[in-house]
Amino acid sequence: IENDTNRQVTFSKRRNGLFKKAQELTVLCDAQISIILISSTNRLYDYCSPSTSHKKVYDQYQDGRKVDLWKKRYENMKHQLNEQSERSNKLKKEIRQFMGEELDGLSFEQLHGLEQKVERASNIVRERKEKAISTKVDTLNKKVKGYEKQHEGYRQKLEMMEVDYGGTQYKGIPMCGPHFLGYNMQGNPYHESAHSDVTTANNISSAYGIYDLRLA
Amino acid sequence: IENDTNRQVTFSKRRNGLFKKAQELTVLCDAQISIILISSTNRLYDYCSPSTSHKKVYDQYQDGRKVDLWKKRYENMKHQLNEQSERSNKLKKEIRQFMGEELDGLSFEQLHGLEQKVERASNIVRERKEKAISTKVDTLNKKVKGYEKQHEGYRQKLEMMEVDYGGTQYKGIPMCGPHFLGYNMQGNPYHESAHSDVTTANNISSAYGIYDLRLA
DNA sequence: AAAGCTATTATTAGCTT
DNA sequence: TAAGCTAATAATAGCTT
Repeated sequence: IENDTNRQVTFSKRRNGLFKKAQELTVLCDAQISIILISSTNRLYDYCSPSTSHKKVYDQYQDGRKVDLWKKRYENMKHQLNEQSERSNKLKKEIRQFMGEELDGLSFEQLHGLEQKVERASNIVRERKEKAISTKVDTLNKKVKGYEKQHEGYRQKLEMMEVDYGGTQYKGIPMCGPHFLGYNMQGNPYHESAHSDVTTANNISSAYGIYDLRLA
Repeated sequence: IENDTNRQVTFSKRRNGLFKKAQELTVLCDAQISIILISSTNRLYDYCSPSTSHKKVYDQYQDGRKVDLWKKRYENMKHQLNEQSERSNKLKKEIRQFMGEELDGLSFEQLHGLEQKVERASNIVRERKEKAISTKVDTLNKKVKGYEKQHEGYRQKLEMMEVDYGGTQYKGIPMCGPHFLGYNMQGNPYHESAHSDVTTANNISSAYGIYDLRLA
């Protein structure tokens, strides 16, 4: 409550006095003391009995008073972390089982259920893939046809120019033949092979492979 | 360092003195003080400046001194928890994609890879299930044959008794006919249907269904 | 046990260096 | 800014109630 610098001096002196008193209390009465002091200029000072630490004192205080500074929250979070970890492991196991690993513990019913689930998933994914490639090929088809039309236009123009001016070297641009890549990809393009055996997947993939389409 | 009860009195007096000094310091110099005091008999006492709280003071102390009482560990754990949570979500998404959901963001290559993975898993699980049922049926077969043999033995004995003593009412026990359930289940029992279309799974399940085997 | 008293000692605000 | 000094004040150990 005094002015300017005097307060700082008083603070210093009284702080030392406080710490001295604390030390006396520690020695005389075998007490544990933790003092933390923040000045008006936000400087930090602290005293702690030599036999202990701030943390120990605070932990004991938290335990004794049932108040929560950090400890409870910390332990609660630790608990949550363990739970999360367990859930994660369960998910991982589920994935591994889905991929055909760790099937030893499963009952027949469980195996059967898993089989149906995987089979269903397999169908969905295959359909999706086929739809994707069908769309892609269709788009490419349209593009190619567009170019062919354009090229045909150019060729006709050039022919006309040949007629008009006679004797140029132009013999037409290279063509891939009409309707290259032109067979119908609408709908399921593997309609016939879809009724083959379980190696269908590999057959499809190699069938796609020869086109080397680099889609997506 | 004094004897018995006097120490307790001194402790009380000095404790009050300390808290008084702390309060004076708080008022005179606008400081924030947190004092925690543990007596030799483990009793707890504390003083805290009215404008603040133990927790606030300790947090500021932890920030300022870069020491860790609880805060750092707490925040570290929070970070870990978030990471775990993210990982969990990724796993969940992976599972959903495996089951044919949320496929919209996938490129063609990703779709293709997923398809092969699911297909592979499907094969593994199916094989596993078929092996399981094959083994089970085999075991049942042997049991049934064993019972048949036993029954045959009983029948013969009874016939002999009929011959020995003549005219009893016994006409033989009910039989299911020889080799009931006796067709060969060794190896893949679905060898023929395995080359059918994608509805194979349902066919298998209904094929099993009529036996209502209640395995596992 | 707890509160009051007092002689003794310690603390400290303001001043000086 | 920091240390030393001192008069004035506060704290307190031991005692009494």
